[in-house]
Amino acid sequence: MSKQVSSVSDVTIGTGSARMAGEERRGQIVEVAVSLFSKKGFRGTTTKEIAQAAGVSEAMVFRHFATKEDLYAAIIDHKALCSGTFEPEQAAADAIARNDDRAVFQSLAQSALEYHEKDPEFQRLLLYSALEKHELAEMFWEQFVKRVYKFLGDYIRKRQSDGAMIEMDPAIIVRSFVGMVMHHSLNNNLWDPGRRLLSISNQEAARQFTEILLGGIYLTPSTTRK
Amino acid sequence: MSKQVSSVSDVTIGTGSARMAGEERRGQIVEVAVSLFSKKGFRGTTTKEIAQAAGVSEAMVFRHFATKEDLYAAIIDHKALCSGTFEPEQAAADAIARNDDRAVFQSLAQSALEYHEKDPEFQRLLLYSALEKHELAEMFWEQFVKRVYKFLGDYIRKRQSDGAMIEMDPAIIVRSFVGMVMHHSLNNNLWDPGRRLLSISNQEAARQFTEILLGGIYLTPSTTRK
DNA sequence: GTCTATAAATAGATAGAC
DNA sequence: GTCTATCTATTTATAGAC
Repeated sequence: MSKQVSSVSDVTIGTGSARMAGEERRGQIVEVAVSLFSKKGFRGTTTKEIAQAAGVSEAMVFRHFATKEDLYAAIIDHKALCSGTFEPEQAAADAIARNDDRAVFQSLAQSALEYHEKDPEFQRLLLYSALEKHELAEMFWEQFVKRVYKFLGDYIRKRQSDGAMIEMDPAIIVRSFVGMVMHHSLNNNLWDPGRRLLSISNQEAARQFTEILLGGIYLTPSTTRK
Repeated sequence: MSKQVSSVSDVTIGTGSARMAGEERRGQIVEVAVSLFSKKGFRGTTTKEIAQAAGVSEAMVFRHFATKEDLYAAIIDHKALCSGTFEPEQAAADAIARNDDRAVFQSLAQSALEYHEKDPEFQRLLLYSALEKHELAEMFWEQFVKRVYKFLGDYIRKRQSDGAMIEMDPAIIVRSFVGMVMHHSLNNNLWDPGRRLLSISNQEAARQFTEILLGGIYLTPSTTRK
């Protein structure tokens, strides 16, 4: 314990204590890498920075991961397993059972907004990987986005045949709603973190987006909604 | 003309002919840089690549731009001036004069979608600069995004006081609509260029987003729209 | 104006001591 | 398991010839 562990400017992250077990250290390096990659992208992050932030030498990083790319692959596993993945089916299950359309969309929107608010790193990481064409983006799209379109599209189809929703390609409807929600999330996390243009709670945002999707904003002469 | 102009693998861009005038060469380098930065980001692009793609030596790049950062600044000017900037007020002017709500939103959506389809580089460049916190993102937000919220928000406020639209924070409405449109554009350009999840013309997309925004998708017992 | 050559700094990756 | 030291390739940037 006589050796100094954290380096120059005390940027150590996590439980960076001396002499961890292999697996523990490995996991810590991955977490540090996630954080840095999400801040500056894959190309913008150096292995030296990762090592410093994890409180180990650069050589240790390369002991656990043969190349920088391998580190990226490990991140994918890490995020896929460890991170409390957002489960849309689960978030809306209750409301779907009751055919409560408002609750379906509102609960989905709110839980998505909260998920990204709690872990903004993930959204940045996804964006970087889409721009840099890393595997993570494709994997996310295949395993998550497609699922949402299928799941929510099916529900909409059902409600259309119930005569509760207008006839329109369910994919368009999903894209519209996901667009409202994700664009709002992106604004909060990336473009306007100070909420200068629109400051609103996640719950209220989810409510209003749902309101618009279901009822629209138009007040025709014959229609006096609300 | 005896000297070979384009380098190794013929990646020259634009009118890369030998011995251009200073200003012309400068402009060409900027255009090449825009293209590369939008593909791989600022950090992911090397000055050597820029030089090669422009068909000049690296030294020439540094003759025109003292540092790589200066190149970025030049891009901002270039995009701000040269690029046929998207003018929302103009795109919707006609429809606004007639209080034709459908046309207002539809023309805005369609021209935005077309703008980004024609010049997908710009959207990527913006995203990269937002992630990398370059000045371009802030400038875009200050000079464009705020303007859209003001402009479209004002129109919505007017229509609300006409009794044509429901009472709801105009900023939320703008965010919803911009969300649908920009998320769709982002899907087309970044996430799903193959249009696997949703293949639809810009005109049709603009029409449907407008439909949803104005009328919603819900078919209440008392309301038989369409 | 343009090039080749090269300096200076920094990147990823390895060797070998403890 | 961890470190220091080092290697090699790449990257930004400059000098000087044509």
